[in-house]
Amino acid sequence: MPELPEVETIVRGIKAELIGKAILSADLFWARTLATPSSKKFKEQVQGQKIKDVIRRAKYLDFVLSDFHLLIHLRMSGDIMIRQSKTEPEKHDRLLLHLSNRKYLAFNDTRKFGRVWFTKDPESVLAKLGPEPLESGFTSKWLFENLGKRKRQLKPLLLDQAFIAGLGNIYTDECLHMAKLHPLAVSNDVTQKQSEALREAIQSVLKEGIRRNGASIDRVYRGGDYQNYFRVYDRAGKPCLVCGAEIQKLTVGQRGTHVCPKCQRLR
DNA sequence: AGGGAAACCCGAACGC
DNA sequence: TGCGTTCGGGTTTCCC
Repeated sequence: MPELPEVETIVRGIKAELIGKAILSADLFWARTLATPSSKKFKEQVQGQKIKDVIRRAKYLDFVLSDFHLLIHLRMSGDIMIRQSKTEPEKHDRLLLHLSNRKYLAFNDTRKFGRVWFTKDPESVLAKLGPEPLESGFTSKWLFENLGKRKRQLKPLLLDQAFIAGLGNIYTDECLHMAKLHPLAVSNDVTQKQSEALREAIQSVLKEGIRRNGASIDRVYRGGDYQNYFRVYDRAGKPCLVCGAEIQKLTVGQRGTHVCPKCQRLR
């Protein structure tokens, strides 16, 4: 569930408390959480590392340490929290980092899909990612040209992190609705004008998500309330807020997909 | 190259 | 009430 706005919200929430603190030790409760390196090597090398910065890249959290980067991908059910060191760990905690300020950072992940990388070269993990949709390089010109290079259904293409980095199932449905594009429309049929509408929709939906501190669904609560402002996601059978037609749910690329049949015509 | 399916997981929600 | 089944969500991998 955590998509770009949710990860951004998490980073903003924990950053100030972590910068400058040292990592005293690490507990790993489920070996496969650590994608790389080995658990032994990780525990040795993470000890004494200082947290220089916490940044978001796509849906990854990047803890910039003295000599390494600790990257966390939350996938669907992952969450990050900071607790007082006297507080007991919770069910589904996968990784704890004990800090020099009598607190610890917990990576909690019910469904065990989330992964952690500990590396000197973050690009070894992040290199495949496409552009950040909220950065200046993401223009309608870029979008139009790159949609034209591909011949793919729009929804799976927007979900492809190598194409654009950060959109997930919720925000993709919202973006396509706002841009009045059908999820099954083919990318190289999208006109210049529609590309501009899509760029605008992607940026405004993501910014709205961030402004509302993300969406709190799937029991991964972060205090955000964007779920109360969904236009199509999870609104099957309800009226479109633009035209009143009934929102439909279909499956596109194996993903639950919500569309307004009137606003989002297929060609 | 693109698309479908399966795999990874668990708990909630549903059906009986 | 208590069972068994289905579903969903992000990503990778495999197959056609």
